This record gives sequence, structure tokens and C-alpha cells, in this order.
Amino acid sequence: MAILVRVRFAPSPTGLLHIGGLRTALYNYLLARQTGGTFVLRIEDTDQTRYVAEAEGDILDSLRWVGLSIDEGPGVGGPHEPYYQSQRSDLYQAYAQQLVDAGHAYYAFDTPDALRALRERGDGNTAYHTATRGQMRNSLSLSEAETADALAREPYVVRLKVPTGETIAFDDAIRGTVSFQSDVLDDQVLLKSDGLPTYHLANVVDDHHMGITHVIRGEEWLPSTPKHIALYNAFGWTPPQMAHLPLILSPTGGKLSKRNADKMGIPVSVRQYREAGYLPEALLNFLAFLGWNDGTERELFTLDELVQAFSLDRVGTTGAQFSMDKLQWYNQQYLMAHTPAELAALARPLVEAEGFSITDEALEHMATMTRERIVFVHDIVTSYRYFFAPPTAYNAKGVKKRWKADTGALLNAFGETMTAAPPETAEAAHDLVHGFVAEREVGLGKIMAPLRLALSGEMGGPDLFEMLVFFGAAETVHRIDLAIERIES
RNA sequence: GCCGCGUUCGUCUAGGGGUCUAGGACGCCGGCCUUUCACGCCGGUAACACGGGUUCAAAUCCCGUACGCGGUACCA
Repeated sequence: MAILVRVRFAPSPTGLLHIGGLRTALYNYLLARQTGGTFVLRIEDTDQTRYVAEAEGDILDSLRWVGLSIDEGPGVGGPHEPYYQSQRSDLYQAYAQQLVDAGHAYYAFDTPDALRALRERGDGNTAYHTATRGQMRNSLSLSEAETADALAREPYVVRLKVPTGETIAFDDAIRGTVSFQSDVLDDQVLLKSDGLPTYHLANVVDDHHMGITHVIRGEEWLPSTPKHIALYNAFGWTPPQMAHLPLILSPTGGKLSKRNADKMGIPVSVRQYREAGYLPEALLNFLAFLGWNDGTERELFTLDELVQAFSLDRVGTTGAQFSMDKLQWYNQQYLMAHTPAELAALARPLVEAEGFSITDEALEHMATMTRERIVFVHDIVTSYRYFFAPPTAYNAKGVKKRWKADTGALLNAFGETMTAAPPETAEAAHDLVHGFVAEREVGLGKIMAPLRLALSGEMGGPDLFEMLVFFGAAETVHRIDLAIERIES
């Protein structure tokens, strides 16, 4: 019988949800949905000094925005409430006590200065571990009476007594067997002097209590994992299956940190991507492929399709550099996949925010014209602003090349022709223009480019006949007048 | 420094002993389509880090080196 998968995404509310965090959440979610398992959200708010009030809301909003639904956690509840570590202190303290009583952990009274001195010794023994703990002030080096006295009057922490001379190995679903010598491991602080647990204790206790079967997290946790295994061992618990994801790197190879990314103009929080106009499905698809692929040459997957196709053993081991170009390509792909009506609905708020008014019908018409040439929805009101208001500038190169001495007169004549028989379809507009040039015995080029210039100010863009229908005779004449006035004066 | 994890086109990657004169995608460059731009299509550019082994045969297995990344907190 297969075990029911229970996975968790366990962010710290220290800032806006990071793009790397979203990928971790995504992989957890995919495994949960694929197996019919449970996706838990747990807020790891044990560091009071780094707590950011808006962070939790942002995490929840961001997950909701991309469509990663939570089965247990803040807001939705579940059998293991509370899902905030800050509200589970009693549990951690009890377990820390249990470890001390069993001889797997001890009290330490070292001052920050003493710890700094240890680390700066530079004699190769600068870790607080099996080789040095006897030299520090703790319940292992002090007598029972001294310990009791210190406990009563000094701040203290509880440290894990990492076993001596052991090899700690574990199986990682992505990397295979990974092993460490226990002697190089720090005697990790489990309980801080403020009584709150460190990540390591809280994480292990909660994963065990919440029945987590797979720990899927970033590679930055790989070096801490032997400490966690040591903790599971000390408690007599079976560790969950570990899976350490390759890191998402900045486009130049370093860590995709906030500072690093800002410098390169790379957004790092999910919120920024949302605000920049990325579609959730594009972001998710892109992120999924930073470290995973299904083995075929297919690259476009909806969330549901990812659920079907995902597997942990196809996750790679190499850090992946973030590529804005690829993300934009994904965004464009998904934008093109939208129907004009869907696109219009997405564009509507942006259009109104600009103060433009347009009917649904016209906006949809515009969407069909621009669908294949935009990367972001907001391109509709920026790159294609001329659909809402006459151009304010005219492409200089185009004017120089295509706007001749007789252009104004020709355009005016065309305006009259169009007013006399306004085309209702692109085909009719096509016939109108062709009839017009045939009658006057001028080349198509004499009218097409200048007309486009007058309407949009640009040299490229959607089908001109389609645009003629969109604008109608009155607006076309108006823009012709404006263009003649501005270009020829 | 120490510990760990990595290393295939610029980037994301396929491949896991012979089918690899290494495949796909993004980007870039050509061409076609077209009144233009885009979309689409066709083509091009470009990679197995290095050195030793093992083997009839290595991008693929082993060792070493180099390089990169991560960790080395009473942060997560």
C-alpha cells in the first residue's frame, strides 16, 4: 500500500514571497496533487527580529494568485493547528527538555563574545562541536551545581549533542546518498535564549507531528540536513524522504538575492512579477522548467498538466540561471493562447486606469489585432496606445522615407472616399484602398505607409485594413488632418 | 580555511557506455510569408571544464585537478 503523501511549504515571513520560494511551493504542490496527497502551508515565524508584518499576507496572496491551493494551513485550518510556529512554543520546549533529559542535548551559557572568540581562533577547530564543546561553558563542562546556578541566573540556550565519530548519511530523492562526518557538525542551537526554537528544532518537530512524508526544499538546506537527521535519530523518529532542489541563480550566475537582482533589474518577489504583468500560468510554467523537464521536447504545460507530468526523479541537480527572455517568451505564448474576449477582460482595468473608454466589442476587436504582438497585457495601453488616442509623434524615419509632397492631398482625397463609403469589414477596406489607388494610378505604397503613419504614428503594427474598420471614417479623417498639420508644418 | 553539492551550446536543458558527425527551447543571425510589424515556417550560429584511468568502445563509469554554487549564526 502506498503511503499518503503529505508535503509542506514552510516559508518564513521575513519578506515578500521570493520567486525561488514559489518554485519550492510549486514542486511540493505538484507532488501532492499528483498523488492525491496533502499540501500543507506552515508559517515559520520563530525569528522575531526578522518578522515582517505584510509578509504572511503576501505569501497567501501570491499562492492564491498563481492557483496553488492549500489543504492545511493558515486560513484553511486542519488537524494540526496552529500552523504558526510562534504559537507552538510549548511543544518545542517540551521536546527540547526531552532531549536534554535523554542526554541528547545540553544547556549552554556562552556569551556572544565567547562564541566569537571560538570562531576566530583559526586553529581549524572553530566550530562549536564535539572537539570544542568541552572548552565552553555548558552543562557538559560545568558541574551539576554550577549548571543549576547558571540556569537560575543566566540566559541559556539548548544545544544538540551531536554524536561523535559517526557518519550521517541520508538518501536524497534528487541527489542520491549524501553523507557527512558528524564531527564536523556544529552542536546546533535548538532553543534560543528567548525560549523560541531555531529553525532546526521547530522544523523537525513539526514535520514529524504533521506527518510530513517528503521534505522538498532548496539546496541551501542540504548542509543542515545531517543535523536534522541527528535530531530525528535523537528523538527516535524516522526522517521523511528528503529532496533538495537546485538553486535558482541570477542571470550572471550568483545567488538571486534581492540586492543582486535589483542591480540587474530582475524582480525577485512574486508580487513584482504580478505587477509587471506576468501571467500566473506563464510564471509557473517557467519556474517548473528551472530544474525540471518531462524528458520530451514539450515545454508548454498548464498547472494541471504539470501535475500529471511531474516527477521528483526528473528534477536536475544543477543550479539554474534565471532568464528574463525565456520568461517573456512563456508570457507571450500564454497571452496568444487567450481568446480575444479573455484578453479584453484582462486589459479592461488597465484601459480604464488610463482614463480611456471603449466598448467591449471594440476592445475585443483590438485584442484580436494585437494578440500576437504583445508580451504583456499592458502593452495594449502602452505599445498600442494609439488605438485609444491619436498619436502624438510620428516615426521620423518613416516620415522621411514615405511622406512626400503630394501625400497630404492624397490622404485627404482618401478620407473623402472613405467617408463616402465607410468599410465595415477588413475586406471591404482592402477593396476600398485598392480601388482608390487603381483609380488614381498610384502605387499602393503611396497610400499604405502614410495612412499607417497618420493613424498610429508607427511604421509597423496590425493589419491596416483592420485598423481602418476599427477607427471608422470620422476618426480616420481626423487623424489624417492631425498628421498633415503636424508633419507638414 | 573547512564541509557539502555541482559542471553538455550565451541561457534552460535532452542524453546515463556504441543509435552523438550530441537533440530541443530561449536569444542572436539569415530567408520565406506579408503593404508594415508581429505570428508562423525554413535554415544558420553555438556545448560534453581539464587530466588520468576502466573498456573493443566514454558526454555517459572511476579517480584527481580546476572552476562555480551553497553552508559554516541564539537567520531561515
